[in-house]
Amino acid sequence: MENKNISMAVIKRMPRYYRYLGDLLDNDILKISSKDLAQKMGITASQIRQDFNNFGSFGQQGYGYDVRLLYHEIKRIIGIDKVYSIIIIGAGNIGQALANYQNFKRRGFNIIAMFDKNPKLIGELIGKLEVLDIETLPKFLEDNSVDIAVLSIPKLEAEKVSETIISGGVKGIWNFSPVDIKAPEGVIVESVPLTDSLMTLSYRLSEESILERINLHK
Amino acid sequence: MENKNISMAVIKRMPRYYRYLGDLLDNDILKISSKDLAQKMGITASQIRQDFNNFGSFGQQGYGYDVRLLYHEIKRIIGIDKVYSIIIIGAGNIGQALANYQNFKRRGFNIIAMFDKNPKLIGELIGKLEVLDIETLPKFLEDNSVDIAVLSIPKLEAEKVSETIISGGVKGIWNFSPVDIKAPEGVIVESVPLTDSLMTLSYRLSEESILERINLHK
DNA sequence: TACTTTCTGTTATGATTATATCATAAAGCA
DNA sequence: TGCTTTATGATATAATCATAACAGAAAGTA
Repeated sequence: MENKNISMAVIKRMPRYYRYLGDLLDNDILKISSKDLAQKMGITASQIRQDFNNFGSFGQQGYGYDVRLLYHEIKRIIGIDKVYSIIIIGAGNIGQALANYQNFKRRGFNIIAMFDKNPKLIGELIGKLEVLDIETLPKFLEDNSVDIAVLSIPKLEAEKVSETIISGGVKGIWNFSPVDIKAPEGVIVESVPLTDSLMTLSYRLSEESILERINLHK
Repeated sequence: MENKNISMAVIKRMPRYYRYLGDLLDNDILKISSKDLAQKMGITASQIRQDFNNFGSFGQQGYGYDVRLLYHEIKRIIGIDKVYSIIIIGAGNIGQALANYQNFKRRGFNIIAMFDKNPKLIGELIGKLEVLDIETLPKFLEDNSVDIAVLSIPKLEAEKVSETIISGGVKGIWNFSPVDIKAPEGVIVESVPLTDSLMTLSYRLSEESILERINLHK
């Protein structure tokens, strides 16, 4: 009942709120005003209040927000009060890194299997997970409920594998390949454009050095 | 002289254009209209023309864009026609994955050193790089020119290390830690919020399943 | 060469997103 | 208890961003 088309801009900010509220709790701070939180986060208080009010009224006039309450509300809103089952496709560098990353498990993201097509990797243990043959993926998807598939495979294979995943009924794809995954309605693709991000950094560095040169001329 | 405050929205789209133009070249397509490119990318032709025109006039009426020319212009705009020297701080999972990722080197991002504080890792070889003691980082920064530092260390250490980096004169930080790095003017921080991204996926999956339930009721 | 089509760069409009304002409710305090 | 302060949620305004419209230049064609 809290669903009146929330904009992506708002959604993308929620995890950051969640992180800051977690930090407040770690420091035993149990109330906070939008003004104070805004200052901490470097944004406007107005934006914070607007963002929260997309989902309900969690604060109280003259008091502010109960941090513990707000933290749990946001947790519920983001949907991380549930447990998700995840498979990792591609046991290369990034796949292995994600498999070993403990934070995900702590937050209810359970990696239940890993796949690769490389015979040298199949059968190997990454953390506590054995790498399975990607040929067995369709069967695996029939037998197991998978919420999210991580795509950490090269560009050229990503498109084909994504079709397998989608026809296997997986609704969420966390994509690390530098391609745009085509997915039907109902399937969510969230991409982590590593290369793009590095290029953005490159752009901003170049821009900065241009500005610097201009300043030197003055 | 192409610097009239380009919006971040535009900047973030440039690497994607670059990728698509590269694909066109790979397929020997040497001219393209904004209309055709728009269709390929799933955006409007208007946006494409506006985006490019922030940086100059690269097309020709009645013809379209010369792919090769545009590709190189965008390369120059993004700033990846240069070579960058990079150090990786934190030789854990993500740090190792990035060190082994060949694509970066190909694009002119040269990883020249890796640091960690873990005695078990110091001295180890990751790819062709020896992991150096993070205690030696300040000295290293004195002796070497470093354009970009990758921060792939735990949250709690990220803030302290970022100070070391900044006072060592590094102008670009590619941050993989789930903290907001405070940096003075002139230092660019580009973050890859992995956890946030996964949470966004979680939100969108939950939202989707709510919509599904509503549809079933009809 | 004349005419039509294509397609850019630019300007105008529309939509979305962020910020400021304000009425009002609770809290703090004398 | 009455008055002041704080701070929300809602509404109004401003800024940003995306799309549409259009004039005109080059390309294609008869």
